[in-house]
Amino acid sequence: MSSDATPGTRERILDAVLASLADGREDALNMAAVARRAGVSRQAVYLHFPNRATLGVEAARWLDEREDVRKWSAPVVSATTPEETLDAYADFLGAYNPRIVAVARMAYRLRALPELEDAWQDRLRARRDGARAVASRVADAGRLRAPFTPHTAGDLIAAIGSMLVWDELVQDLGWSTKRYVQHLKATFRATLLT
Amino acid sequence: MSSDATPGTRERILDAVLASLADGREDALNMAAVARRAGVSRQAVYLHFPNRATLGVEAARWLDEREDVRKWSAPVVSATTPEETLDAYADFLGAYNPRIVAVARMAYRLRALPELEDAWQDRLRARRDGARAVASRVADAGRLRAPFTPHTAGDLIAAIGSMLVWDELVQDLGWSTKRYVQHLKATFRATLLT
DNA sequence: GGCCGTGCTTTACACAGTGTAAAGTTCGTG
DNA sequence: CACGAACTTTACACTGTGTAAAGCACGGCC
Repeated sequence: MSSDATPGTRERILDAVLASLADGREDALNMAAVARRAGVSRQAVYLHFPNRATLGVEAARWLDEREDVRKWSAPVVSATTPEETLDAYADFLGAYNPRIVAVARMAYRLRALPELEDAWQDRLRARRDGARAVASRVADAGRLRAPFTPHTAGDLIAAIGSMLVWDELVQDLGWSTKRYVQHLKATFRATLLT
Repeated sequence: MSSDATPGTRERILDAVLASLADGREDALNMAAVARRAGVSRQAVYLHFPNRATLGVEAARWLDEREDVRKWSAPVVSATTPEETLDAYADFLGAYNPRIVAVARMAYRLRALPELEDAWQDRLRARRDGARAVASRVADAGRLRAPFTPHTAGDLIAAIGSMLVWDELVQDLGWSTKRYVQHLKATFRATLLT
């Protein structure tokens, strides 16, 4: 359907951006470097993306398609008890955050650009919706502690579980993924559950 | 001692950067714009700061001096019980984060530049030291819950209390400072205390 | 076979922003 | 008055973005 055998130029360019981001390269969004890495001319990049901001946005979308959140978040949906749900959500964050943190960092850096800001807000909104769904299931089981509502509890665990917190704990402070997930579970359970 | 009646050129430049950041201006670190706002020539800026990154770092330091963390964090130090200590820390975050978030955002955006990265790590380290001190006092009172150590608990509340989380909750989601502080208190108490 | 459009390349250019260089101005102080 | 420090003015090299236009290669279609 949507995938050809040989990737088109557009896909090659987006892959080049994501690969550079994954490598932590500073020139990940430098138009000339992207073109070089994708094996096309600099102008070819402009034929597909009118400017750098759009290229960044589309790269983020492309990553979403490639990574498929639903696959990773399936255990959260299929959990039954509030404890299981929160634990599964922490597991999800531990697995998914590393896969998208490079793009998140880029997005945060480019927030200046209005078009990118909108697109990035979309992705954060999707993330918060997931977190609020988690909180709602806790509330439905009658286990959500005061003073939280499903809404505020969702916002809070989305913020605590954000890529930027992950970045600080795992990247800057050297926490292992295991420790990150373990402490997140302890925090979620203690904070939200009666 | 350190303050003259009429601010020198250097101080005028740094104030111009901080004022622009506070206004949310995108050109807050544009050398020409800074010079214009400070009422000096562009070259005068280069006489005091060799490049943009250094200007950013020095602006962050200058803000620290102006804002005086110790003043704001005094109630944390003078608190007696673990509950009071954690509450005071949450109050501190609610009061202090808004004052420095613009600079924090800038720093995160400019992390690319190695010199700035080092300087920014210094500030984060200072912040974590404060958070670890808070956690140590809880531990000294024998109230720190498993699986936390003073070290990991400090890292965690520093990350949860970071400017970026504040940014997401208060700026993006419209939480009031009151709600932010209230939920932070609930989170800290529930998570860390036995 | 000739024609044409699509997608890409090549070359060139305008423009903004950073950082460097050097000569000129102003002013307080010995 | 002479000197030095701080700042201004002017000019320039360089990098990166985005625009423009001409040329090329190839596949489908009459």
